[in-house]
Amino acid sequence: MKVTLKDGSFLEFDAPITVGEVAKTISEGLYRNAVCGKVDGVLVDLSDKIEKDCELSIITLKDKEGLDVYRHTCSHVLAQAVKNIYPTSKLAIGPTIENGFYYDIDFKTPISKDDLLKIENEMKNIIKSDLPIERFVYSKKDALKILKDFSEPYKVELVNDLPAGSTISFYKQGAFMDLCRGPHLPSTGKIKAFKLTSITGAYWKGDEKNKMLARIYGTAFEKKSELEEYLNALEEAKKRDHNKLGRELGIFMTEEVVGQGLPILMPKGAKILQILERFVEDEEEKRGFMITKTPYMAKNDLYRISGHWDHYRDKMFVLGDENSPEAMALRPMTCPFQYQIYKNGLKSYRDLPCRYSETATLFRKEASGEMHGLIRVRQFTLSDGHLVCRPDQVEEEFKRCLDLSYYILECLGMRDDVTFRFSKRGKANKSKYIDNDKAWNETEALMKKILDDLGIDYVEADDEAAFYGPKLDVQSKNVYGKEDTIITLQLDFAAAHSFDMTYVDENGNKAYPFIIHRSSIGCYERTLAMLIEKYAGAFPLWICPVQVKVLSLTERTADYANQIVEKLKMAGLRAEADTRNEKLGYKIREAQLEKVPYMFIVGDKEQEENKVSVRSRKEGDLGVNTLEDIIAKLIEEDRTKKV
RNA sequence: GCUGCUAUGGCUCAGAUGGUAGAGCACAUCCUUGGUAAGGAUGAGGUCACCGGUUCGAUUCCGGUUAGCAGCUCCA
Repeated sequence: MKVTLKDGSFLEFDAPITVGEVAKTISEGLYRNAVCGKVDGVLVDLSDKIEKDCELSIITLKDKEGLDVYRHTCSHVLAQAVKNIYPTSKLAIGPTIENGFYYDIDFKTPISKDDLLKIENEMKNIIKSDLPIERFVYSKKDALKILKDFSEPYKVELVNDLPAGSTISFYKQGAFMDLCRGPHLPSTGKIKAFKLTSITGAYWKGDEKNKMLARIYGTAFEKKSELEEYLNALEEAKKRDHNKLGRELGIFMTEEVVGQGLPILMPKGAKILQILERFVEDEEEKRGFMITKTPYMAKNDLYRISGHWDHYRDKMFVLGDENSPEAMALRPMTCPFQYQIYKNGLKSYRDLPCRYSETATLFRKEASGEMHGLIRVRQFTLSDGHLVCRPDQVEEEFKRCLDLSYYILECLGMRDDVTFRFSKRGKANKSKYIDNDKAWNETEALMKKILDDLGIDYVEADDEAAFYGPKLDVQSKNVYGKEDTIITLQLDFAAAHSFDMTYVDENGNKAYPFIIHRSSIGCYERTLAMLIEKYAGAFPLWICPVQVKVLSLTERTADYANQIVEKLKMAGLRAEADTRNEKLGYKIREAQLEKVPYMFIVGDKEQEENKVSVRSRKEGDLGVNTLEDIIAKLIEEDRTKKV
C-alpha cells in the first residue's frame, strides 16, 4: 500500500495503518502537532485507517483547515460544558466561522453574558480532563434513535433532512456525544487558548419564522499570545468604527427626536459628501452621462408599473392611505423616473445608449433592527444611474460602468479592498423574482460572459439578485469584518417591457432595449463609512473637509493667520484659522486629533518673512516655506488625488 | 422585525441594594503672549431618555415607548 505525501515522496505499508501512525513514521514532531489528515482531499481523523493507496497530507494548526478543526472541537467542548451545566438545554448547530466558532443552543431559561464565564470555566475543566475524542458511525435509523434517546429535537431534524441510506457519524468525548461530520482533534486536552466572546440570538436554520436560539460565539487559537493578539486587534478595530469615530470627528450625528436611520451630516461630513458628489458628477459627465433631477416621490401607479408596489411595498414610505388610488410613496430608487425621460420622445437606435445619472436621495423603510451608523439608513444618497442600450451595446456599456467604478475606487484608495459578487436568482425562492426563466437564464449567462471576459475574480451567490435581473456587487468589509455592498451594477431584462420603453431599430421596427442599473460610487453615506474606517478618519488630502489649519502663535499674528486662510481659499484649498489664545502645543494637539493633514504655524518670524512653518499630520515639522511653494504643492496633491 | 444588553451635564464615565447627583475633557471669564500633541485660576451647565405603575417618596424597582449597541433576519 502506497501513501503519497504532499512533497511527492511516498511511504509503503504492508497493513492498514492510521493517519496518526503515518504522521509518527514521518516524524515525532509532526505527530505531536498533527490535528487531522487529508486523504485524497478529504479531511479525516488521525485515528482514521488507511487501507489503500492514497495521497495524504498531515494537517497541523499551521494549516487553515487544521485551525478550523481545532475551533470546531472547541464548539463541541462548548456544547459539552453547556450540557453539563444546563442539562435541559437542546443543541442545534456548532460550526466554525472565520475567526472562531459558535454553537446555537435552545436554553430552557435565557442565559446572560455573565453565564459565559461559568461555561468557560466548565470548558477549561473538560480540556484539563483531556478526554479522548472518538468517532462512531451509525445508520440513519440508529442515529435517529440515539438522538431521540438524548432528547435532542434539533439534531433529529438535521438527521431527518439527510438522504436515506447515508451513514451518520457521531463524536464522543467522555459522556458527551454529538452528531458531527468531523474530523476532530484526538482529545480535548489539545485546546490551549480559547475565549467565549459573546452571546446573541439566531434563528434556527436561519429562518425568521423559526424559533430564536441563543448563539454563543467564541474564538480559539493555537497559542495564548495569538488569542491575546486577536482580541487586541478587535479592540483596535473598534476604535476605527465609523459609527464611533464619525461622531467624534463631527462628521455625523443622530438625534432621537429626528428618528432612527436618519443620520444628520454635520458640516464636515456634508463637506466630504459634497467633495465626493462633485467629483463623481464631473467624472460621469466626462464619460457621457447626462445628469437628471427627478422627483422624490410619485404616485403608486408608477411603482405598480416598475413592480416595486408588488415586490417592495413594505420597504417604501407610503404617504397617505396606501389603499387609496391617490397614495404617493417616497422613492426607494430612481429607475422609473429616469425611464420617463427616455420615454419622452421617440428614440432611434442611433440615440442609444442613453446614459442617465443622478445624485439621488432615496428612502427605504428598513426594519428597526437593521440600521447601523451610516452603513444602513432610511434616507441616503445614491449615485444612481441607468443606461438604456441596444443588445449589442450591453457588453461595452457594462465594461465602461465598471471602469468608472474602478477609477473611483482607485481615487479613494479602496481598489484593493473590495471583492466582487455575481448575484444570481435563487432557484428555491422564485416568488421573489420576476417570473421568466428564459430571460433569467439568458441574462445571467450574458453577465457571466462579461465578467469572465473581463477576468474579474468573483464569487457566485445564489438568491442575491435584484428582482429584475442579476447583479455584480462590489463588496467591502467594515471593521468588524461584516461585508456590505458598496457598488452594484445590474442587468435588467424586464423594465423596458413593463415600461414600454422602445426604440426604432435600423430596419424601422420597434425594439426593446436592455437596461443597466448602476452605481458609480455607491451610496455616499455608506462609502463615507468605509472611508472613515479605512483611514481611521485621516482621509487623503483631496477628501479632507479641512485641508489646512493655520495656527497663530500669538495674538500678534492672528490677522496674518486669517490673511493666509483667505489666500488658501482663493487658491481653492479648504482652510481655517485657529487664532485662539492658546499655547501652540495645544492647538497642534487639537488639529492633530481632528486629523487635519497640514498645519501652518505662523509666529512673528514667519510674518516678517512672509512665510509659514508647515507641519504635516503624518511627518511632523516640515520647516519654513513660502506660501506660493506650499500652495502649489498642496494643489498638486489635491489634483492628483494621491492616497 | 426577532434575541440580548444599554440610556446620568456637549463628550467619556463615576454613583447610591429608594430620600432629586459627581469627576475629567469640552464651554465661559480672567491671568499667561507662548515655537511643533494638553499653562493656571474661577465659573456656568443635569426634570439622571420619555410615559405610566408600585411607594410617604423613584434617577434608582416594575411595565411600556423611543433611541443606541451586538448578533440574527432582511438589504432593489
